[in-house]
Amino acid sequence: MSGDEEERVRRVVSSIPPGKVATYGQVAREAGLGRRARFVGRVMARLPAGSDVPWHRVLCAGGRLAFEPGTESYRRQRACLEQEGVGFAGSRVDLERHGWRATLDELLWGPQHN
DNA sequence: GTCTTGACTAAGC
DNA sequence: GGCTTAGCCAAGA
Repeated sequence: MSGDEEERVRRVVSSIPPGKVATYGQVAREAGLGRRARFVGRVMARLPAGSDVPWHRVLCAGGRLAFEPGTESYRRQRACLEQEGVGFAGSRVDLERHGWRATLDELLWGPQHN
């Protein structure tokens, strides 16, 4: 692979609007990586501390966080999401409400639907 | 080179 | 609804 792919991943993640979330698989597809979802996870894990990339908006399939509930990372990610208005259903994010639909978001739901 | 690891996913139970 | 299993693919040792 090339650093280009990594940059594309970061750009896709950065384009996720506040209050929305995307799964690793979705980000991978958007970035043109196919099913290399784990690669996305790897990019996230290696992000520098001061990065502008909103890694907390990236979730596992089904809206689960990639961390075990109760861990520091879990709480940090959940806190960031809740701060943006993302609601949790138990230990998962409600993808029906907050799942990122990319460009379809506006087309299907409309700006004022929310 | 091969082997292990991992911030994953889909399918099955 | 949740847990387990098998498959996936790139990075690091």
